[in-house]
Amino acid sequence: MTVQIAATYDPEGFKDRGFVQAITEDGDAAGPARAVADLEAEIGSARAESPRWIWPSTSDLAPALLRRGIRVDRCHDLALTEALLLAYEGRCGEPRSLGAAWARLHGLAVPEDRAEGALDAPAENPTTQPALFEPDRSGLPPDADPLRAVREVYADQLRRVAATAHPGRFRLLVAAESAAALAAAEMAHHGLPWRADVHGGILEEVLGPRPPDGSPPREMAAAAADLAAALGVRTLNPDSAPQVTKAFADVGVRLPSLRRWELKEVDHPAIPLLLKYKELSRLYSFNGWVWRDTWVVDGRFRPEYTVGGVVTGRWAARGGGALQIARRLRKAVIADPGWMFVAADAAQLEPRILAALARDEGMAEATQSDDMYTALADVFEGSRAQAKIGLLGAMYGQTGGGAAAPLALMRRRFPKATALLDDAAREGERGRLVRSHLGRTCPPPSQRWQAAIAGDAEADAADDSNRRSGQVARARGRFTRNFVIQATAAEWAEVLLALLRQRLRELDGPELVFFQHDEVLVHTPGEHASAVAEMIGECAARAGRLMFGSSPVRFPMSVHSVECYGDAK
DNA sequence: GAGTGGAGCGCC
DNA sequence: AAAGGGCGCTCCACTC
Repeated sequence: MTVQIAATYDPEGFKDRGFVQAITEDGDAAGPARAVADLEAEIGSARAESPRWIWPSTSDLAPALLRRGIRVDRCHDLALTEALLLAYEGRCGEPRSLGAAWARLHGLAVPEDRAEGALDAPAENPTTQPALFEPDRSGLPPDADPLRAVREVYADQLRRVAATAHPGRFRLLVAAESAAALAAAEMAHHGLPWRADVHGGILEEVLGPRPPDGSPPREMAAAAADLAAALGVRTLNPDSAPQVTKAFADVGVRLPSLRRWELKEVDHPAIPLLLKYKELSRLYSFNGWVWRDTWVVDGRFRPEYTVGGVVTGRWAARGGGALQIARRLRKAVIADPGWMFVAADAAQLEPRILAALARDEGMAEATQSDDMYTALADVFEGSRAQAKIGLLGAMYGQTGGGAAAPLALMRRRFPKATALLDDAAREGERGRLVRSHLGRTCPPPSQRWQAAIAGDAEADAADDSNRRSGQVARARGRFTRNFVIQATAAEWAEVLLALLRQRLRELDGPELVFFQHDEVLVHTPGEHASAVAEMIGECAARAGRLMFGSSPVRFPMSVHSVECYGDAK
């Protein structure tokens, strides 16, 4: 049986001091409570028995452990679990810290969660010394018995998990989320290999040389000047929507908006120049030299990931826009000498998730193919593109225009899948909560929704009010419709990540360095690349079985072993 | 001048 | 082909 150990820093805040205690699988004390002078060392020394650590928050503990070379196998993250349970219970957004959970349990005043600060530069510079004294983050009052709080909250969480509709599934969710938190800390610790010189080369090629004074680079300035000339104005700030709109109006062109897809519809010689400027300006401001110098340190890009940071269970990332790395910059992601990347992404994850959730036989059949859309082209009048529109449109709640025909086909040919989505949308429109397969639960409707549904509480004309409340309700429906798919896809990916993280320990060297919703990047000594690739495929299949049992739905991974991430797709 | 909200983009 | 889900980030415009 797995040994379980409760562990927590000293809430009085003396760095490194802490408490540990063996606990039973029900959360009862199974050994003496011990105060330890160096909690991190204590955790490191227990490595051999591979315990499950029951602790307040992985994101508070794991970075410090990793800096000292300590990796743990598994944990139960009380804060992440509390957040999952609160959402399940319809109390999304209430404070989730150990202290908050403990206060709720005892009917005491619940402390707010400590706010996450903004991130302006890499947070974990390995060379900086940790502070000697850090404010406690558990939210426990100083006079509380921290181990007792851990035990009580853990036991309470086990009871609440058991009370869910599908306790086995929820346990898998808790395990995956906790493991994901460990993986996230490891990725932040390793960093994504990033060649600043290659990045600089891309910038120079596209933007021109870096101006010494931080002024706009040559190509960007030229695009702005060309645009102004084409519109017959002396100066123009292309970043100013009012200025651009007015300049076009003055030459007789009314722009519906400045969105790219709408601009592309407009026939005027200045439009391509504006689009060119927008493209260059995006690269410059988002991933330009300033970004590189801020975020790439010692050949690594180190963002900070927030597990469960998105309501659907996707990860969020703070700092550097880690989950929006422009494709063109992936050329700068180059493995260390002798190392490789194994890049794997789940092919068409969301429609496969839909097929499994809805137990739709027709769609399940199509998942046997590595390219579902091609497999379904026959259904959609021979068009792969139409198949994609039909499936994505159904999952996103698209209604109008060219999606109508493929959506109608979708409805006729895959009634079970369509019904599942329509049910989720209807629940949302009525203000009810929907859940993922494992039990992650969407937030309740916004105040705005409540107000809109209340309707005549507003002073507006009745017609206007009804129309608006209809819009708000449908928006909520689109959200819940998509939630069941996106949230289930996200948990499938977390299960995969948890499994892969464990499997990788069989090898010496491979490290998880990036994870983006349905895609994972392993940095590995070259000789292990093929073994890693094989593991990923096995873990994907096992993730499907853990989530959906004997479902026939396949979850193939597209796996590439490359030296440069830019070559992966 | 600091903070906020919207527009827009790019990632999934 | 039209414009539908989730984010983070940057810019501008606006407010105080």
